[in-house]
Formats: sequence, C-alpha cells, structure tokens
Amino acid sequence: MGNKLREAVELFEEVMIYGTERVLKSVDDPIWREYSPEQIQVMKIIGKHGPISSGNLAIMQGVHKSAISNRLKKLQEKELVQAAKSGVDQRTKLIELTKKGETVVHQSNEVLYGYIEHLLEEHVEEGEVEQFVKTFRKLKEILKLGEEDK
Amino acid sequence: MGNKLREAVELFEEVMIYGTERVLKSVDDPIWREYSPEQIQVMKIIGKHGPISSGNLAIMQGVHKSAISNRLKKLQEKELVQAAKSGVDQRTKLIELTKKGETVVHQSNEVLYGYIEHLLEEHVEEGEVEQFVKTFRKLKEILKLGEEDK
DNA sequence: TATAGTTAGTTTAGGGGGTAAACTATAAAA
DNA sequence: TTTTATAGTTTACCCCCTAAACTAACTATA
Repeated sequence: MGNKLREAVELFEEVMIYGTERVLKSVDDPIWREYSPEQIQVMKIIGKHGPISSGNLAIMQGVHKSAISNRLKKLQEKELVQAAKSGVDQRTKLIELTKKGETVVHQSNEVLYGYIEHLLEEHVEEGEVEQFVKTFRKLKEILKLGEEDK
Repeated sequence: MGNKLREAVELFEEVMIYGTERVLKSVDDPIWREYSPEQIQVMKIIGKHGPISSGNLAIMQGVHKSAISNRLKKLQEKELVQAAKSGVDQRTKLIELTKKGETVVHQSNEVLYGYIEHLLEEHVEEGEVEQFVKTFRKLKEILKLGEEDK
C-alpha cells in the first residue's frame, strides 16, 4: 500500500497544485485579462445562486468579508453587479448580476469550457473518459465540494 | 461521447480549479503562514535543480523576471537563499538554498504530504489507489508537466 | 578597438489579492 | 430604553504580478 499511496500523493501535488496553475495561465483570452479569476468566480456564484448577501459570498469564496466588500465595489464600478432591493434586514444588501455581468459570466464559461474540452478531447481516448469521470467524482467527494451553499 | 465529455469538463473545472484552492486553504500550518506558496515553490525548484539563475526561475515559475527578482530579494532577507559564486557570465548570479532554506523546504514537504496522504488514506479504498494513480499519470501527461526544465 | 546592440537583473509605478481592526448603521435582546 | 450583536465599509499593511525604465556586462561589427 505504502508505495502506491506515496506515488498518488506525489501525483496529486504535481497535478492538482502545479498543474492547475498551468492550465489557468494557458487560457489566453481577453476576458481573462480584463477580469481577475476571483472576480469571475464571484460573478459565477452570484449567477448560480441569485441575489445573495455579501456575507454569504465571503463564506462561499472562503475569504474575509472585507475582501468581498472590495471586490464588489470594483465590480459595481464596472457595472457587472448591482444591489437588489434589500430584504427585511436593512443592513444586508443583496447583490445580483447586471445584464453585462451575465454576459461576462457566459463568455468566461465558453472560453474555459472550450479550452478544457479541447484539452481532453485531444488527449483522452473514448474509453478513458469514463475512467476520468469516475476518479473526478471521487475527488469531488473527497474535497467535499458542493457543500459550500450554507 | 458528448455527454460524458461534458461531464468530464465540468468535473475538471470543479475539482481542479476550485478544489485545489480549497485543499491549499485547508492546510493549516505555521510554515504556511510564514512563507507564501510562491516563496515555497521557488525554494522547492531551487532545491531540486541546484544553483540556478534568476532568469531560469522566472521561466519555470511562469512569471515575469521582475517578480522573481522581488521574490528572491525577500528570501535573501530571510536568509533562505543566497547567491552562489557566479559562473562565466558576470551578469547572472546563481541562486542556491541556505541551510535554513533547506529546512523550510523539508518541513513544508512534510506538512503538505502528510495532509494529502491523510486525505487519500481516509477516503480512498485500497483498490482505488491504482485507479487514481492511473488517471493522474494521464493528467500529468496531458498538462505536459515535467517538461519545464529547459 | 570603438561603437552599437543584446541580455541578465533590479527598480519603480500601478493594479490585483488577502487579513485584521476600527468604525457605522441596523437589529435584537435584556 | 439601554446594551449587545451583526452586516458591511474603511484603512493600514502585506504579497503577487506586469510593464517599462535603467544599470551592468557580454557580443558583434564596422
């Protein structure tokens, strides 16, 4: 067991940590230049979730609330997000995407998906896809992804 | 093919991009607090490669030379790296780890490996390890990792 | 050899990212 | 009401990154 596990750990580090960086840097598109990954990510979250508070965004992105505050300020200046009419609590303001924001999210998805799809399609055989999906599902489970929402 | 590939792409994004972030944030160790991931990474490269020029480091880390210049300056102040006696070309200065630097790299490896090992050991069955290794090897190949050295 | 061009690294300016702590405003509890 | 808690914003300070200007050293060429 030990040796195989050791190899798995090393591969995990190489691929997940350094490999991911490389993938992100290889995606070369104007939209990637204009908005930071964090900005895109927060917009994606808002898009999926619908109007959401600043505090929730901080939790979901795993950063300090002041970081989100700053991020949203920049996005508002660029007119990508806006405050929806607040709910019961006057302190919280719900954030939502503007039309422009939706467009940017959509474009960004196209670019990233296109890139990854191209990558996989070119290098992974028909029969291997199943294997990939299986391993990644497991990984997703291990990393407890998808539990971020509340 | 289409659907499976689509799922693979989505999983790839979720796991690789957002999952990796999460893993890195979960590693909670003083050494992670004291030195940035970029600083640790560059020290690892120097450790593996041996005395190396600033320019080569920039290429290997995939950043601008000025970023490396700055990084090395900070590491020198912390006495983690030092300039070895330069080679033929008086403009290039070869960088190497100090004893302290070696220690930090070693500690950092222990922490990260320990964390990942724990993660895999706890969630992955004996028989699944083989599967993991296989998929990751393929991924490493796809991402063309390990070709960075010249 | 003297001049011109190239290359390795450093500096500086400016824009991201992040945290902690202080501060404002609103809500909830005593 | 008075006090305590909570949502967000600001401010101060740090790291990361790039581009462009600049120094020093090496190379080529007239």
